Amino acid sequence: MKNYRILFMGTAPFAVPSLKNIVSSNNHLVGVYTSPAKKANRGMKLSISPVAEFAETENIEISSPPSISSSEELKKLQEMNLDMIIVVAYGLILPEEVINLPKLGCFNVHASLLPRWRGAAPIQRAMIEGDQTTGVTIMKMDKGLDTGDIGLQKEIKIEQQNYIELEKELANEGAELLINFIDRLGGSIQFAKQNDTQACYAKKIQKQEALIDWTENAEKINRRINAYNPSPCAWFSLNNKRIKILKAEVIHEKGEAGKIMNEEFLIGCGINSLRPLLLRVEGKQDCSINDFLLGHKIEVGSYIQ
RNA sequence: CGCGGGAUGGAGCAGUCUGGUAGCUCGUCAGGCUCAUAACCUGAAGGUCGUAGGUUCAAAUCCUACUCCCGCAA
Repeated sequence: MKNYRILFMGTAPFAVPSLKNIVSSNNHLVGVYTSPAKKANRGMKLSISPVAEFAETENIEISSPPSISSSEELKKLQEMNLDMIIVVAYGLILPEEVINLPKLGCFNVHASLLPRWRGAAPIQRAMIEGDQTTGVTIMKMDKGLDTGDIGLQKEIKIEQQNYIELEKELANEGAELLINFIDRLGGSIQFAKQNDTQACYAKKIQKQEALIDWTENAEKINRRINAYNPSPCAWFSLNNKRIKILKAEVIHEKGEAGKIMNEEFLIGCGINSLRPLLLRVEGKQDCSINDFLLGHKIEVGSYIQ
């Protein structure tokens, strides 16, 4: 068993299992870096990152510099005498000085099978494009964006999961793989260069794209519904109300894009049709299609937008 | 103090502006019709109208405070 001096950098929920595993390993966790608390959400209350939340319960020291490229921050990092930095969904780009600072380097847990889906939203993009599988990758960071050499990789099947479920699965697998990686580093771990010709980029999810485009293939709309749940959630508007679709099913029936085909609320798409199963009307709680239809009159034959 | 919507039998909604018997579509239960049914007919049970105050002869409805949920925005 090795005993490395590790600094952890992470922010999103995806990072929490990895941190958890490091905490319960034999390694020495020097500290945790996470994005600063910011005013967010309804009421603009100050909220801290999921990583910070977990670190607090474990009484781990947290540092939240708005930037890590200042000479002050660099000095602090130097004084930590680090073997490695583990970066998981941190949100800040590490400058080259930091990447080269730890003795063994900086390692990143990324939620895709690199070189596919480099970048910000790898899980959602894999879901939306209909990939059969995705996975997690542990890589040695270099100055590029998710371009580092691959240490370990594990494949996960994409089936009917929504984003939260798939993220959780990937986060847990990633955390396990990370510990495995740290244990075997300097031994059986072989690094492999990424094949840049196979690379593609997962651009950040924009709120705008969550508005359903009914001219798309129903299959793809359904994948978007799963990928955008729980945030920002695929939606359309009806009677000036925003209605989010949390779950739906594809029905293999031809329909006109955006047309309400029957009283079961089957909606026509570019190819085939879609039937919402779980909805959330603006201002209301989630509600199943059956409950929704009891209280809402829908006009068969009318068009959504 | 970012802006806005909501809370009404088990479910989804209307009623609130303009105060005056608690309503609709379902569900549940009982009975009927039927070879039979998730269909149809008849009947019944089930609500302190989010909480706490206030105004009034009278409050789901008007006023005040609070709790929980949601949409936008960041």
